[in-house]
Amino acid sequence: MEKMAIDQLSEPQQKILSFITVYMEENDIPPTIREIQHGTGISSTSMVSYHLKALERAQLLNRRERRSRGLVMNEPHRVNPRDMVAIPLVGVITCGAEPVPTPDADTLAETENMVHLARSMVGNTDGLYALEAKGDSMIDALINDGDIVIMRRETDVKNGDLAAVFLLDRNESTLKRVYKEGRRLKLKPENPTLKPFYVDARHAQIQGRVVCVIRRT
Amino acid sequence: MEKMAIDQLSEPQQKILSFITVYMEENDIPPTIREIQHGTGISSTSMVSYHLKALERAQLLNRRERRSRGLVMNEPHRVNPRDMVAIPLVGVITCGAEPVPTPDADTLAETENMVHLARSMVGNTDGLYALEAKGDSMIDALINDGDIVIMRRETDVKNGDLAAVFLLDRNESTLKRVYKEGRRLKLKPENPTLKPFYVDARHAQIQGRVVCVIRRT
DNA sequence: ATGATACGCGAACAGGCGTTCTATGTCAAG
DNA sequence: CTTGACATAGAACGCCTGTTCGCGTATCAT
Repeated sequence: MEKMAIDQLSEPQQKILSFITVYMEENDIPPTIREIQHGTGISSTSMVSYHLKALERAQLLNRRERRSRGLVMNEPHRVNPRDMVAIPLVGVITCGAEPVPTPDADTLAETENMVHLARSMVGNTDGLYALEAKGDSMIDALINDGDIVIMRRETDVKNGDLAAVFLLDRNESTLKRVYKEGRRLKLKPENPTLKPFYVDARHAQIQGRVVCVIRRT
Repeated sequence: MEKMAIDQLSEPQQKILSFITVYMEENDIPPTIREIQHGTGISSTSMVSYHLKALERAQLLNRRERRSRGLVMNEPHRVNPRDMVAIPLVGVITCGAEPVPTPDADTLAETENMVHLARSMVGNTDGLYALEAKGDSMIDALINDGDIVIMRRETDVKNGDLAAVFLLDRNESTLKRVYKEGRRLKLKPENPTLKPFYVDARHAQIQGRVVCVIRRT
């Protein structure tokens, strides 16, 4: 016997399979044989064991011999949850108005809105936070109204990086392309209808750099 | 005793905690008390039990009484892996050259490169696949060279949707903004230097619609 | 000194748990 | 009808496993 489609499993085997699935969603750990027995109404542990062997032959699960709760469901594209990161969506950045706080560890923990991403998208998760972009001043940087911008908290940037900059004199944050020019920073809105402007580097504070942009359509 | 910072845990307690973490990464299920005992070099099960109680008081883990492998790590932002979807990255779409196959279920299963996303980003996962955009013909649609485009397999689109269109006469696929104009389709590259062109609707086949764009910077 | 508290060790208990063995029933192929 | 593959029950074996108990040791304020 090689492989077997799910729909040609016997009725108790299907019951076992779905019981295991439900059980693992509720408890995070696999059930014991006796829990399967009582959960499915099967009358003996030997029957459960018998059917489990069949399911194992059908490649639908693996077992670790003689280990309690040794069942392993065969879910091929199941992703390790550790590869997923939750990034707090801390606010809206209007690309040119209103302050957005640079979040610290405490506010991060309190944020309820989270953006979930694979770690592979963003690398190291330290200092990551998310903002929703408002306005179209960064349209040439391919950031549109409503886009989710993933930021990494950084205090310095390379020339030409997209960054959130806090302007001390205006008490507001803005998302711009940043160039260092001597003692001043050039902040360039990426929209042909808007002109770059310059601020004294001492009156501006780099809050974070754009590491990823996500747009739902 | 209320809550306790990790750094003021006793040394065996830290060892236990890290052992559990490593064990669960390797085995998916929590260890038994005796496995902790041997894995950490602690001399008795009662000591492990003792320290586990302390860790439980410190809110670092929960336990299900009298259940084998009843440990539950307290990981607040742990995401349910079912909320994560793996989308096959099936190829490159040059926004105007070379055919890209519309993937069927079989090829999806064989693809090795996956893009991982939260389900909340894309909704239903049916018919999703990912392409890497090449070229700058869609620059005004905020899709740049190297962006990851998440597509949903669809045979029809609304006017103005971004879609992958297969051109029968050229035997190639292209990513364009699509408008239906009677019997023909208007395919509009979103780049001011490129002009829209028209194809007979019978010679074009909608392959999928853009549902999400991801750009790493 | 003294008692309180935390920490440590080994052993034992009782039920949990996977496994296996025997007996029985079903049913289609030979 | 016989046979053999498959399915079902019940029970028992033996290790697994969480728990608890008795007995130590060290530290420290009283």
